[in-house]
Amino acid sequence: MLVSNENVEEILGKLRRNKIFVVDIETTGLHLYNKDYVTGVGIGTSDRSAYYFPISHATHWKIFDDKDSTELICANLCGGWEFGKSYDVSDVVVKEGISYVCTKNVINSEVEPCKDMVQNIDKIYFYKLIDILNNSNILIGFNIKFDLHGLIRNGLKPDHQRLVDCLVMARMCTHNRFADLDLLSTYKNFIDANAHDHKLEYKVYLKKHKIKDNREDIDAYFQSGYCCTDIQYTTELYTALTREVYKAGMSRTLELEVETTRTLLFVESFGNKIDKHYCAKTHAELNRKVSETEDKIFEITKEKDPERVNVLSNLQIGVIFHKFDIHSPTKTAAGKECWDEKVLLGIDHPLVGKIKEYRTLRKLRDTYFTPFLEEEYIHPSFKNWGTITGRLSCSEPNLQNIPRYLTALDTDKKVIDEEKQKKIIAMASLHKTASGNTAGGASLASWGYTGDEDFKDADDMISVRRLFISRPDFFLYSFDFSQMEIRVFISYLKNPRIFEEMRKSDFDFHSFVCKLVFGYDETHPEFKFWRQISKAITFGLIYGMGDDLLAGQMGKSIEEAKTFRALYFSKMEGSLDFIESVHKKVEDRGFVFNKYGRRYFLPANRSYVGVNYLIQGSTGDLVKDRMNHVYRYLETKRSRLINQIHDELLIEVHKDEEKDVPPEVIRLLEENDFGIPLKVDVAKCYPSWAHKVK
DNA sequence: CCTGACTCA
DNA sequence: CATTTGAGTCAGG
Repeated sequence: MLVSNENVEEILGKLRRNKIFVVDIETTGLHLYNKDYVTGVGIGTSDRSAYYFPISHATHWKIFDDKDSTELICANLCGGWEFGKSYDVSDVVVKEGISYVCTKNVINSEVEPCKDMVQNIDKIYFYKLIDILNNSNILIGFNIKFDLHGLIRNGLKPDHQRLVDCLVMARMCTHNRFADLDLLSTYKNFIDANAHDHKLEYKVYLKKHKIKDNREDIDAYFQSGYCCTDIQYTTELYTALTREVYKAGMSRTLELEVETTRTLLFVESFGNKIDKHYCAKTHAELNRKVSETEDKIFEITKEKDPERVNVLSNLQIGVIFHKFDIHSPTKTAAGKECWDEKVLLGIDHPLVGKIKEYRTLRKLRDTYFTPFLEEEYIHPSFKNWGTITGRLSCSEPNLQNIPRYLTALDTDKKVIDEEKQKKIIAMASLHKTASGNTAGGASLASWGYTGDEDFKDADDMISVRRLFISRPDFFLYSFDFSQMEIRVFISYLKNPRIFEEMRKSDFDFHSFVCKLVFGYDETHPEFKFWRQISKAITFGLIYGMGDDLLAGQMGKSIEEAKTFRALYFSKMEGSLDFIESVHKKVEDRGFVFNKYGRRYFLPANRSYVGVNYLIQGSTGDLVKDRMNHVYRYLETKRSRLINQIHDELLIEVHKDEEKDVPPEVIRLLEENDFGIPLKVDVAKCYPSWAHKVK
């Protein structure tokens, strides 16, 4: 029901007798740390009541002379308002002895006065509500971090409550990777397949009232109905999904996620500081280079086509290459000609270098610089419901795929020697099957691969990680789990010898494999490169790759790949047993549990995926577990967790805590319930994430 | 194997 | 005509 100044005290009194609440906020949009704000708050209680507190709905409406808008004609007729004028929601017009209240809610020609005033509650009641939530024991929501962010912006301090996200539980109980997990779909899946589609109703309302970015104009009555339906659905889902989670034996996973939700909530709200100066400067340089490259592309293509070619269009690339009598050797999944990096490397034509260069520049500019131009701090969204394995995913922006390597700005001047050429081709071929062609030498300069991660503020190099800096008085520290997935993989093997080996502080698994397979040790000049190849192959095995793909990655024949796999299995005692036992479980009963009790369902013909799910998922859950411990430790400190990239944590360490915090964080990260010998490397990143100070 | 962002069609 | 959807490419683990 809709709360007003008249009944708010009574309702707050009722709420004070509760300790468990379902929360759902309504806002003007999704950017709560930027332009958007809370328009209303919905609160549900265990007796299934739902209350909507309107906070900042628009209270001024202009009456337009619009034939399509029946409500306004009606308002005009029944209330005596004038077209073109602005009215407050609390305005009352008396006509023939009847009071009419200005409301947007009068939809059809029912000429009746509106008795309830559609008005926001006074701010003081909102803060009283926040106070009640601060003293609660459990807060329940659907995608609850979003709602909590909106409330945190208004004084909520959820420091002790259980924060239960029904979306997280829905993910845990949904076996289909592509399933729609929005509230309505989830409700239909778990509660009632024929549930009323309030979302559609909402959409129709928005369209009818021409509401797009002006969500504050939504009528509070209407919003209340929508919000209370959300609350009702969420409440029912909470009961059903909790039961489902326990029935499936995933209570431990749930406890982990409840903690993780709080950790992530604060990671997101701290945000990451952006170097505005570097952003603006680099953005300008990129703009200049983008048009330069566009011109150069035109120089090449104009002999065949007077129009400029957009090389971001797969279609147009094909058309122009055909005019040069060049055809792609490979097709995409949908049967179109493929013009990806691997294909381009096999073509000897001046265009390919420019295409690669243009793609790189546009991606950098449009993904990592343009969106941050106006931002001082960015608040990403980490999702503990984003993956089927249990890893986090991250969006707006995705901080988990910020490029590691530097990009050369002036590729024309760059000299690429033969050694580097080989590396570029090999690096590229790691990601796709080999084409067999040789690359055109000159165009390789555009590949911009440097192998360097360290940024030295050189004018001709661009680093995206250079954008990320710390607040004044804080320093960025990076904590990196060394070869974590491998260590988790090994923990599944009955192999005490390698386990002991891993406890040695200088143990490096990829070097170990490199020596084993290629016979190259640290003294070999190309050791670093071949270690990189070994790394890719190990991951391939963990991913459950077949012999054909493995051969492609190794650049060897399928026969040799088989030999390599056999050698790997024989040297890695217990590895074959583990993989076969996973296959057997999936084939026998259809699911496996990871180390935190997360359950993975798989069809028998995809049993090989189970190996990856267990390793990736146990690793993901283990990192979240350790993150939660670090978060708890930092609660009493000034330093704070600001980012997670699967096996790396970024912490802003306060200048007065540099002595104590890093060693304790390492200790907390390496500790675990499974006796896995984890190893964490730490680096101070100053002045930015791109700079690693040893 | 697990992701997300941007662009084009 | 605006909005949604799938594909392609490429960044990370």
